[in-house]
Amino acid sequence: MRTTIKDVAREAGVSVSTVTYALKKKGKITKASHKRVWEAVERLNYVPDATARSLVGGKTNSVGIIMPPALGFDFSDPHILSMLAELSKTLSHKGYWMSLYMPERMEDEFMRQFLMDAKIDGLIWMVQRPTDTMVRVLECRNLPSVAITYGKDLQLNTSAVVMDDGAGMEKAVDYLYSLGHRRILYIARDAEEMRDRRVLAYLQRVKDLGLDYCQMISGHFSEKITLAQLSWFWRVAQERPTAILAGNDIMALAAMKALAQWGIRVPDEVSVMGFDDIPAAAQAMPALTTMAQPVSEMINRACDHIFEAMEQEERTHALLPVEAKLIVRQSTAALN
Amino acid sequence: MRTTIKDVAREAGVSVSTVTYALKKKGKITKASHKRVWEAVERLNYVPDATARSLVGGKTNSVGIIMPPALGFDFSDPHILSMLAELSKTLSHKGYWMSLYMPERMEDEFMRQFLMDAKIDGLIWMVQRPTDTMVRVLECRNLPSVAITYGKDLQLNTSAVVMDDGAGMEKAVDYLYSLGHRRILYIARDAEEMRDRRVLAYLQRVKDLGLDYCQMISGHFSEKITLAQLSWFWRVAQERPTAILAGNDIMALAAMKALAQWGIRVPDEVSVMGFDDIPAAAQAMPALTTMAQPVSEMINRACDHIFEAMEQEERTHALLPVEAKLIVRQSTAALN
DNA sequence: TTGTACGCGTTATCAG
DNA sequence: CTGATAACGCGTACAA
Repeated sequence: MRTTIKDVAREAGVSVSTVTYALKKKGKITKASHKRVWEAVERLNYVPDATARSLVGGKTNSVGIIMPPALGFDFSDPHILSMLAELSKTLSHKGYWMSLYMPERMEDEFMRQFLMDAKIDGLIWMVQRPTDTMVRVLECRNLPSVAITYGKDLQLNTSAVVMDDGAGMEKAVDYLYSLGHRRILYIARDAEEMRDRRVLAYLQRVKDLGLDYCQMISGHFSEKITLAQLSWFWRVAQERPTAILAGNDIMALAAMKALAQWGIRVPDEVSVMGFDDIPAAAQAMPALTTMAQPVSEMINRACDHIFEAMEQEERTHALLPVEAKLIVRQSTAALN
Repeated sequence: MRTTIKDVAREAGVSVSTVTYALKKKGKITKASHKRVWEAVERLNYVPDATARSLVGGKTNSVGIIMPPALGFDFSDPHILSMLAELSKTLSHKGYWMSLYMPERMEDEFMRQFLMDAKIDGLIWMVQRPTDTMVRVLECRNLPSVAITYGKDLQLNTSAVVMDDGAGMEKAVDYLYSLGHRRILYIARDAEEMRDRRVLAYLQRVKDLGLDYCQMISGHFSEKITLAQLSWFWRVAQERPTAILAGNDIMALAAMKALAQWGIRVPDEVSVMGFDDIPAAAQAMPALTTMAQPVSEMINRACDHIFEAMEQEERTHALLPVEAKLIVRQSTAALN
């Protein structure tokens, strides 16, 4: 049996409400009562029950995070861990704890239980698109939520911080174009190329700019495969590119490594550019030009929105766009 | 105002207990009542309040995880993320959620609030050594806890899964010795070498084996620094090692890279061995021999212990040792 | 089979 | 200043 506030009251010879006042330092009580209460608390090792406080207070002081394995992020990306750390920090600074759920799959059944059972005041989704079923549970509980997503679709069923990586990739193409590059090889992330907004943006932009060189290989998120594919391409290609643009930094770095092995100088002979701005990008030799995901900004906007929403009774759906930022480093240069 | 069980009862024209029975499928109620209840639930979008259920049930169905930045692990280690994923999975399979707290610093004040306020039934620490202050809070709440730690110290104030990485490093030295190596260079993780159990184990074991070659450089957890330090060592060393043993895989892989650049063949000319068994170790060329941290085992033992402890009223302190496992791959060979 | 009433541990309101 | 007492929403004996 845990010691309750009643035990403390009895021990201190006062009433429960006096104990509450003494602990919360609200109301005015005599020094004597105050002291006796605190002594009793010490003696009995009293710690208030969090669940009971939540029940009466009407809030749990925690925020749920749903982060499934199939993100838009690479799962091996060290970003994710620092995102979690940053989330934890931001939340706890506002007095909230983090209830993290990493479902094994994306199916509704996996998440419904969590959404129903979790003692949370709000939710941050890292899922591509919250399903209507899930959103309904939140509505029943009147819980605010915000998704951190990619793309540019209007999310109608929830608030969302949305990074338009398609637009980011277009910026990347434009940047290389502005350096004079007209033959840009694209390294796609995986086999589902035609559903990858980054790929689509490359294709679109290359077309818009009227370039007739439009070549693509698939790196499958992997350094090894990128290496193999690139060396195959280099052998068979009729015209070699003057710039390589990769769907993420991992593959861009792999490409740089391959070029280095072949004695091709970056950026003098070939420019290389990535996407994400992982830590390794800045440390590479030469340092990798890339499009940075504004991770901190995304998290902060999501948290701010949730903080605000949790204060209000009515739910509104906000769209919070953020942009990928061009980070110019040493791996790209003007074509001479 | 949220819809409560009373609303459902009124809507269905039955009493609250009938509603509970219908929802929990316990007790026996008529088909008719059952149906009416469920219809009311649907109509009103009723979701039971998690906090209230916790209060009456006496359990929160969640487990706290404290994972501070200064772990024994590398923070950039992708292991950590998969550990979290595995924790989430294991916990949710048993019907528990994960309350993750990543305090910015290790000080008590940072964690006390969490320990007091978190709605959890048990706690898993990733901290090196829970402080007495913290343990006291847990005792007041009568919460079971288990720490996941390194070293071989008996933890007296809490249960602990403990991996003796010192013993693991001794095994590593022994293995290289058994291959005939007598000159083993050690790459330490950071400047605080003399407090690093892995380093100490190397020194001790080398001494025990009566080897007079005992050389060490400091890689500071970093590929770049390892490279620099190693190339410096290679130039100035009077006697070069026949084997390199690193305090973690990152640095071992960096060493392999350096050797490759210098045209030194691994393992024919020099054996290289790491510690941790990060994913990249298996993918390296040649694949890296290393001591694996039995991460899954550590997590499973911690979870099992917590699951068991949460069932019982009395708290006991168990010591759950696990061993690092030798993973022989291609980067080590017998000295010829 | 169903309804009533109490308890879970707190906080908040309102007398005293 | 302090003490009863009513919520908070649900589960569950116990009674009907």
